[in-house]
Amino acid sequence: MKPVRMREVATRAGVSEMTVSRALRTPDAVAPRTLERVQRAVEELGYVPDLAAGSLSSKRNRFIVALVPLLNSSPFADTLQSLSSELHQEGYQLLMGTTDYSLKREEELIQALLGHRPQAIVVTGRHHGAETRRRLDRAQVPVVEIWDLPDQPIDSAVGYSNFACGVALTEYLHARGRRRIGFAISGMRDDDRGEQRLQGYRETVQRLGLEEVVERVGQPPIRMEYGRQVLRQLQARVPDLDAVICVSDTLAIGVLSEAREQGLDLPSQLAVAGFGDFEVAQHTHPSLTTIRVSGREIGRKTAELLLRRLEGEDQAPHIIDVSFQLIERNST
Amino acid sequence: MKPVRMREVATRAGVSEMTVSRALRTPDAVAPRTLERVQRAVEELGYVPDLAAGSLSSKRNRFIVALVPLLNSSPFADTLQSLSSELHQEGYQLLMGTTDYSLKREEELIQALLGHRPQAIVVTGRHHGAETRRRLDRAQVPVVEIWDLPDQPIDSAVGYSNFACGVALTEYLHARGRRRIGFAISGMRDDDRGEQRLQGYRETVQRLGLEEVVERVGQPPIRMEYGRQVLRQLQARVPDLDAVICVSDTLAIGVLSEAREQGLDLPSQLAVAGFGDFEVAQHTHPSLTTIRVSGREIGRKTAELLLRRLEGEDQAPHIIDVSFQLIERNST
DNA sequence: CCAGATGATGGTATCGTTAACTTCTGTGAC
DNA sequence: GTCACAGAAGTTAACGATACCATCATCTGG
Repeated sequence: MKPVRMREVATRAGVSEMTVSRALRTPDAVAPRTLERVQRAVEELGYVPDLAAGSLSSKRNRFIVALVPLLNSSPFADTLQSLSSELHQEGYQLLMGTTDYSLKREEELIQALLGHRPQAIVVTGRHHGAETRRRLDRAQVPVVEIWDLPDQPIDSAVGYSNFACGVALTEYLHARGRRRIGFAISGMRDDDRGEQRLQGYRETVQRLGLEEVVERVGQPPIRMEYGRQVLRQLQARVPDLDAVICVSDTLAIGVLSEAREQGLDLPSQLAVAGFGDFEVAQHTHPSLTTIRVSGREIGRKTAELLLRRLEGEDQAPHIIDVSFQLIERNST
Repeated sequence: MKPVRMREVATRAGVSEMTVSRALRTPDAVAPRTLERVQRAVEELGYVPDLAAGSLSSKRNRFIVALVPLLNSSPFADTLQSLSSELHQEGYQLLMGTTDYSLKREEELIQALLGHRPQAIVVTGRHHGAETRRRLDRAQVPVVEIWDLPDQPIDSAVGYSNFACGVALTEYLHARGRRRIGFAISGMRDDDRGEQRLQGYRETVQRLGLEEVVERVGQPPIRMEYGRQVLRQLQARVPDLDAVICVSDTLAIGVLSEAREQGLDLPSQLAVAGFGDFEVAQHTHPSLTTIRVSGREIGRKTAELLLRRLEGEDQAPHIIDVSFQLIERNST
């Protein structure tokens, strides 16, 4: 069976290709009787227009590139899910890529994906290689940086301050009387958002006159497993540790496991805080104090921003702070 | 700044467009000196070939469609992550879509995505609408059904038997002396894989002469929250319930929460089993007995199968059983 | 009843690349 | 010295759609 092209539809409907094209894209511009004939032909032949050909001709496609560190990490997956479904509604297709927290890989991906001539590019984070920036500039396409708020955004951004999160948790624990607060984070420094939270913690303990205790473990993606080890590391350095801030809920869950195994009473002997408010955070034992950020919201706002931009209504760059929320539970 | 086309590169390198094309795709076919000139021109102009134009001309693109119920659910995200990265290595780009467990939505997505003329289509599950099957047939493209093993596969499949999982958990609990085993599952029947597990449970309790106790709650996507309610429902029906099989670890975590709150001693008073072996399953309290299936493995095998198929080495359909594993932990 | 406006349809060029063929160049064998 | 031939580069025509402009029929109003 031969592939069905517009020509076949046109022949069967007894009209020109141009009329078929119009019937499909601007049905109001063709006479009702003709429209019906075309639609029947399309139906009978099971014709699906070739989008590549269409966009080559119209110089406009409906691709949007989105790069995240990982797909299988709930916050980013939430973002992609909502971004993707919002954009789908307007006929856009997301081209996703995962960078594994590597700037080099991000650069390669952008290079490769530019071949599809996307109408917009969404990247995660505020740091990008020099070459990446050059390519993004040259692409002449809207760029949105998500999950953080860059000091010098390339264009638009949708995120929140990870630094402020670190400050908030540290101040909160201090206000609750904790004085020996440790920070647990991944061994590699590739996750800039995590490093920002750490930075917030650092400046705050300094300001409050507390000791800075940072322990690193494993490498991204972080596994719950690591939490067990990192708690022991922290305890080795500060025996009377009374609080741990974890760079993510994932790590915090491991810390809770270890603390339970050690027979520690939480939160009296040790307070634990995480980051992300993963679904499981309210079902741990004790339930986990954490910072809530809505990945879905980031995706939604990004989609909204892009659609406004691409439909030509609002060309200006925007910086959108989706903010965050400290969720107090029983672990602190 | 004008967009850079192959023409510009050709002019700058002092060669024809055809030579540029060759230099980029079959460098061995051009003289070393020429090759170098072209490469320099490409570099200086920052040229990136337009893939849409290329594939229109060559009648071959590198798109592969993949549909899953949800992106932000770890098993599927794992599959997509590995599928995507394996395929990327060979230059393929995944076009992802999420069906929300709706066959109607699956049909719409396939219709829309066929416009990109994908080289292969990956769908989740064994059930598809009649129209969907017709379209897939007509598309004349390899199809892989994943996360289950259809009785009548459209083409290839990579999965395991959800029915067998249900049987395995039920038999296991029975062997451990449990006699009043309940099953907790989502209220909507859209998740066919969950329904299959239930079916496995049903036939097994019948065979063993046990009472069948099924309670439904909420609708997909399942939230941990639901677990609390569903345990109460089960207890209302069978006061001396001694085991619960949950359709997913997500639900099981909620059940564990509720059980703990009721002061039940696990597993002596109640055994709980889940499905999926999510990372958190070994960090719950007590740790969760569950069925492990590797989403990553499904993605990997699917990629492997597709690449063999698309590179023309092996045209035959394959049914690959990635199997599953019962992970015994402290909750049973 | 006809000029001009309006609406519906068709013809042709084009989008940026590659396939298939043609042409050109230089080399080596006889 | 010539001829055959391989390797390198160029020419032309698609690929499947849309943009743009031309054409033709129909309608409207004076």
